[in-house]
Amino acid sequence: MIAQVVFDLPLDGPFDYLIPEHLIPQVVPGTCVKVSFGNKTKIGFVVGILSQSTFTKLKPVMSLQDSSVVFSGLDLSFAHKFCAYYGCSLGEALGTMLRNKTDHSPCVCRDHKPMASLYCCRPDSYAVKIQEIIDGYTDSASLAGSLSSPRKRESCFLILAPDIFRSQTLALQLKGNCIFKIGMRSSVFECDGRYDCVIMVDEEDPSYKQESMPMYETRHVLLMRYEMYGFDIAFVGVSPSVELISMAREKQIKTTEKLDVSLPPAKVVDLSNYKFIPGLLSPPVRDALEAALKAGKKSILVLNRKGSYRLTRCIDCAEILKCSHCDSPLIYSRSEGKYLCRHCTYTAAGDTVCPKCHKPSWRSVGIGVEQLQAELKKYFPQAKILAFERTTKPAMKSPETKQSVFDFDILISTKAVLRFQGRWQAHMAAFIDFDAELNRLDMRSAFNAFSFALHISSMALEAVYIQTRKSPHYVLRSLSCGKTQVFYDEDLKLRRECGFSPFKHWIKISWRGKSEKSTHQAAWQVYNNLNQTVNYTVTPPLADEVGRKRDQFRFNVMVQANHVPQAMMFIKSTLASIKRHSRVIVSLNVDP
DNA sequence: GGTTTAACGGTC
DNA sequence: ACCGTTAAACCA
Repeated sequence: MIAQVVFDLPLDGPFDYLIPEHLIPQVVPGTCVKVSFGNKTKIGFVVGILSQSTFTKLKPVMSLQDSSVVFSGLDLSFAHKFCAYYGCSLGEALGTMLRNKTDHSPCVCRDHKPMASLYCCRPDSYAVKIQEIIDGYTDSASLAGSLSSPRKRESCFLILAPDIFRSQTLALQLKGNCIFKIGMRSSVFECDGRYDCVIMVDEEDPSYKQESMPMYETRHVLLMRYEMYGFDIAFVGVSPSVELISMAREKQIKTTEKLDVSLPPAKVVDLSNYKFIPGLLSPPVRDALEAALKAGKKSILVLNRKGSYRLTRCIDCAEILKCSHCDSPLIYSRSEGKYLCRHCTYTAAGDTVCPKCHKPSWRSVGIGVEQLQAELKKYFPQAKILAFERTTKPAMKSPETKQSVFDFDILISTKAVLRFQGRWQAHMAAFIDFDAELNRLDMRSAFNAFSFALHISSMALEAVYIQTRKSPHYVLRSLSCGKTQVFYDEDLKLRRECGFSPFKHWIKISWRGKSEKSTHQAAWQVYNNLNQTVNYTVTPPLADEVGRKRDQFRFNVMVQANHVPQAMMFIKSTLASIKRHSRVIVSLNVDP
């Protein structure tokens, strides 16, 4: 008998191995085996059994790694579906699943059809909503138990949170009177029949996307597994992704209440009305700050420039201070007294001289935290102002300590303040430069800005102010009237026109390597081959937004796909048909 | 001529 | 991905 084995490597396989007589009953699909591969012994996954092989000179299976079957039939068919969609090997799919597998428990038979539902509420009431969902299960279980079987199994829940901070908040707020576990992105591979319901918090959060191969999207993986394994899903969030809203509108998932969350309309401040007023604070925001201060309340000012960073340029020769490993300007960190790179660990001393004219005559430009701080000091000399930076220790372990950390009247912060969602609230919040959020190139920037505003808005008891010069933009129109469907309608319309998900998909193929020439060449060669068929729309290789990152050059090609697995197969066969360039790494990203 | 360095191709 | 083979580049 022959075992078909795959490995957690970017190789498709499978590789055939001879099963020794005494192992034949134990080596079945779904087991892990120790085999010799090349000149190394590796753990492989058995994905099939054959009676014959086309290969001569087969190596034997050395031993069985685990006594039991590690992957069920469902697990194997999930792995097939997963690798076909995300363009990794079957072995990589199984490896990813195994890394996040906890104790194997038997699949529980369910007496109802699995159900996916969407709950929209404010982040400060997520814990309440989750508790409600959990209690709903325990009630129905105990009711069913009293009528039919006397010993009904206790219900199990998994809560998926986008980051460690949000998971800690929920862990503190949820009562432990039922079986639940809180996990992050990779816990999605634990979701199988053992859970009655998986509750995904803020599924739109970008940290749910894996940024290395396989680049999966947690929401999509969860939905794939839900269909296969048959557990329930509850999505809880304040700004559901456009994909999820579209599913809800198509009645593919159940919406338990109206999709519009009741947040007060945002106060959009059109800066073109205050052209001749210098500084970063518009009169309405200044007035609101003053009112909050008078009432002894706290305020948040959002300035999404990490810390006190700015672009720095030489006064004499206009040279921009850049990272020596990336195509990216260095930004000054006042707290660390030196220049830092956004993309790598490179730093330059605070007294670095200009490489062209050898003078330390740097001048920082652009809106910065220091400017804002100075302006606030001028208007409100008595106020306590705190700039929240990454280096500022959050120290939010217990709720009692928050008084000492939150000793301020006005907090200047980046997105990082969202960590405290559900734990802490301010009186008012204001976006100093909202247009910076809107000015990005990609399709998702409008949604991200919209979502950011809703999350910040939920942290402010009173109004949220948004300073902008783009008030006719649909994100601002939607926020100012407090109707989220205005945003979703327009964004869905644009996505339909541009062929973005959920209508069509784009697969990004990226090449990276230390040699610009060979990386560029590799991309062009594949592009030319892809472009020979008229069936697919393919964009020519383009240097990445940051052309060089950590000494590696990057080029991208985009392929439009009506059907992702089909397009992925086409891309993979094209890549395989071309002799690969050494020292160039290719990665595939579905709906980047 | 000997040694270092990068490209190539196979892994059952 | 990783490792052994092979071709090319380097140097005195």
